[in-house]
Amino acid sequence: MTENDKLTEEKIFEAATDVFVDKGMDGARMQDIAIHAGINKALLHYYYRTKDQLFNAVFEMIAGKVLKKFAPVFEDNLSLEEKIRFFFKEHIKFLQENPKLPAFVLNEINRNPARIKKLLKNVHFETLWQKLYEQHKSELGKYNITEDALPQLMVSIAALSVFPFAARGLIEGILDKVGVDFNDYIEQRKEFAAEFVIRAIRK
Amino acid sequence: MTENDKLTEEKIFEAATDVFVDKGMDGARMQDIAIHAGINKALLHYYYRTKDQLFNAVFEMIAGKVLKKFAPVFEDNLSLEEKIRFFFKEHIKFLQENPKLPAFVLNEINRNPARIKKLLKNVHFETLWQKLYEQHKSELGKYNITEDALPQLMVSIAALSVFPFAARGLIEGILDKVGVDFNDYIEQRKEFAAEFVIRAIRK
DNA sequence: ATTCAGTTAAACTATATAGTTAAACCAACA
DNA sequence: TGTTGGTTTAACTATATAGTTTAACTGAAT
Repeated sequence: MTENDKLTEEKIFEAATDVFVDKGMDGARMQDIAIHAGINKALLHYYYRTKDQLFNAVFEMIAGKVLKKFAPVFEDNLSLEEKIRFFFKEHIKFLQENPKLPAFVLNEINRNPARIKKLLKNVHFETLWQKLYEQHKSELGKYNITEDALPQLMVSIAALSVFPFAARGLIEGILDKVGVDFNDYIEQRKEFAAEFVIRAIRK
Repeated sequence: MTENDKLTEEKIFEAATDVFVDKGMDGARMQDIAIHAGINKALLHYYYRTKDQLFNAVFEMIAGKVLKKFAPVFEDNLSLEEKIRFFFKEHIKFLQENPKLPAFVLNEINRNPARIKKLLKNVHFETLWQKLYEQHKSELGKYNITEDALPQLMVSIAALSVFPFAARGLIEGILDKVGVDFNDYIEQRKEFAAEFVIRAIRK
């Protein structure tokens, strides 16, 4: 029973994830989620009393997953250039497997910016920043980055990786017209983005 | 009467623009639009029979406006480096004045990718691409771009400009925690992004 | 065998919303 | 002065949706 129980809860959670990611909070329907989970509405409400509750559970899981993917950047194991190459390779790979997450997360955050505060509460950026700066202090002389410009650099790196997925509808539309396949384009991007950034910061 | 007529239609259109951009198609309410326009629902439906009609009118106007802002890139008046500097300065300035447009446009396109096809139908990217390549053919030797990599470069440039606005909720949340003001950050970005790209493509 | 939790089906409530309608109002204008 | 079209008010219809309720069913545990 308890196992069955968990199975159902998981089924619901997965179905809800699919539907919310696809349609957004406003566009998603509880009935639709129930059908996707292979159950009925009554049981859905039996597990998650309200749509808000269910959405919050899903959103926190996904946003957490997405944000965690930036963690390796702050680990101290690689040189700056290696780190950049590693990041784009792994991060874009993650997005290839989960192409709809960026648009979903960004949209829901913009729709309700208060959500993000809860998620960032336990992240100490000052410390991370500092850590990153210390790690590469000796290398930084080689590069064209001041500590001051770190936020610009970080956002730029994120942008190069995430934007093609966040703007997928548009980009796919354009690539179609010039006969380029989106997946091929993304595959290429892993290396292009890495080299692009490395060139940009080199003195 | 006809003038008054136009005034009302404009009022409606502006109110609808505000509300749709803010809440998205799914989140917007006709009642809310009517109130914003200073009229009532009956009159709103008198001018635009359905929500879909009104939304399409608004969306096409905005998406057109947003896409048109990329046009200067294809004009033949500046060197490549000058163009890049000009683009970021002007494009980010436009986004400062219309900070919510990127998130709105990208989200609605992702929610309904068919929309974009209509907008791109009359744009001949092959020609534009070719044109751009011809314009800077003689310069290109200096830079690290093959014709093949142009789509990567263009998307990267767009990403660096647009992403901070598309992901504003998140980025503002992070910047807050490290004591940086979003507007200051954006102001800085005009130059940072331009130099970043120019360095990235230089041999 | 009884109990109990998970589950279903189906009807139900309550509410929000898109869109309609009809009657009246009013300013221009012919 | 009477007509007309933009406008309001307010009530209305129709529908979609979140969430509830109730009765019945099922399979496992005690």
